[in-house]
Amino acid sequence: MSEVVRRREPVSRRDRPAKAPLSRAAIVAGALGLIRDGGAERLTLRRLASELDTGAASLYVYVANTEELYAAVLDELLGTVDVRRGTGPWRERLQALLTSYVEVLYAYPSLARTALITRPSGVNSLALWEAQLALLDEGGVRPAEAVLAVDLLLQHATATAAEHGARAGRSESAAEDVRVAEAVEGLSADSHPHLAAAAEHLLSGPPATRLTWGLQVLINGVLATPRTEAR
Amino acid sequence: MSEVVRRREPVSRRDRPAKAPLSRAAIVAGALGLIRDGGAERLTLRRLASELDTGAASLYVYVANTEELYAAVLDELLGTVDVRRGTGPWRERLQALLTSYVEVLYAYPSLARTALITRPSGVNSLALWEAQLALLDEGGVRPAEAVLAVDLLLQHATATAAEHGARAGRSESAAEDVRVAEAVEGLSADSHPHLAAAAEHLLSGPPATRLTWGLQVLINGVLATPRTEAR
DNA sequence: ACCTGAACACCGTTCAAGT
DNA sequence: ACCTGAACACCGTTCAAGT
Repeated sequence: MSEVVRRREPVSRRDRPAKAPLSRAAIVAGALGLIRDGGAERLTLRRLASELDTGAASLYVYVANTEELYAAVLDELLGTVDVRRGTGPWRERLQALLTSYVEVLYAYPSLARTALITRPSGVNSLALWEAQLALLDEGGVRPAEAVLAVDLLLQHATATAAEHGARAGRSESAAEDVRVAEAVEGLSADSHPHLAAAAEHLLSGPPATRLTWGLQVLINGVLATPRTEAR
Repeated sequence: MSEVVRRREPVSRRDRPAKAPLSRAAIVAGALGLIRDGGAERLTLRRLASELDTGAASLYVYVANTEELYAAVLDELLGTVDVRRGTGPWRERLQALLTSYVEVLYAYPSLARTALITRPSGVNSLALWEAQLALLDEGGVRPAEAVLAVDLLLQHATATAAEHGARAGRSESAAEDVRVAEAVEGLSADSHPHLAAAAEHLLSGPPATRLTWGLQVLINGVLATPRTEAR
């Protein structure tokens, strides 16, 4: 507005302290900053590049493609999961670990979807596996079952986070709930007797109930189910 | 190649019989055709429009946005799930139903991801819920638990299909498996003893084992776990 | 009411050219 | 070796204009 002394370099966004040199670490850190707390902003190579004061093409020196970037960002994030949280018996510590995992993903909703689809091989992801296998071993679950169990536990936790993240990201979700409620109410008890009878339970209870109950179900189920190869 | 009699209207793709009039049903049908068997083609408004011999803008008369299209296509697809498959006790019929569900999603890998995130309210989706609630009722599971159980069962089945679909869609997946195997092999047994010990079980067994064992775990767990609200 | 072309504001990825 | 601008081949969505 007013006439101010003009510096040589116009400050583009916030006041950025000397353009940092590009590096894989800087790129991953920038990406985490971009999507933290799931602001409406998607993680995009072009957006990330402009955040780092460069062009999209420059990122390809450090990252093969979008997918690899997502995987790197995800593994970095998994480093913040508290694998030693909780006290008491192994069951409670296992539940605490997975709750920490879900909380971490809640803060980065767009990554939860990535986690569902990538089979991650980063160091932090492996540490997560190791911690869970150790707890299951403590509980007497044999390796053949423990491996499948971790898969299942992570799948449940990740899917729960992804669903939450998707809902948080869309303005639609409230309207969607109403539509579901209406659809269920509109059903004749003739054609859908069980659904009508269960309607009151359908959208009830805090979201934490779903996660917690699900984890209990899985742990109880794992303790009761020996592995059998599918015919 | 050779000189053939030239018809008035050049046939654009396959020989299309007189351009069909647009309608919601025609759009959904066209979309299913486009993504059947998960050819590399993504479902895109522009692609779908060109398949229907029109412009993308025209689709907006029948469909509010991409998300709504995906939801409509998904519900249409769920109509082909065999909710009455299987014989014998309720457990086996429940497992047969969910196996049919997964098989259907396998044929349309890109939709499985949609299913993970949308809370569907279409008629076919509701029929799927009703059938599962009926089976759980038969097994003596009370409504409060049954609702959470269906949620969990569908989550597992859907996530399994989505993961499979994602892998089928990417050329990367084989290389990814190798990377995981290498990462696990490269671990010192000192730092990751349980992972090293379980390595042989890690990528073993047919994929069906994961689904089947998971469903057994869930059903056993549900029968053993009363609902308690999270504190 | 239905359909359209053109425009707008984006994407990921490649590549020749610069340093 | 690293970085860049420009180009290519796409997206979803809107809108004025046509029928």
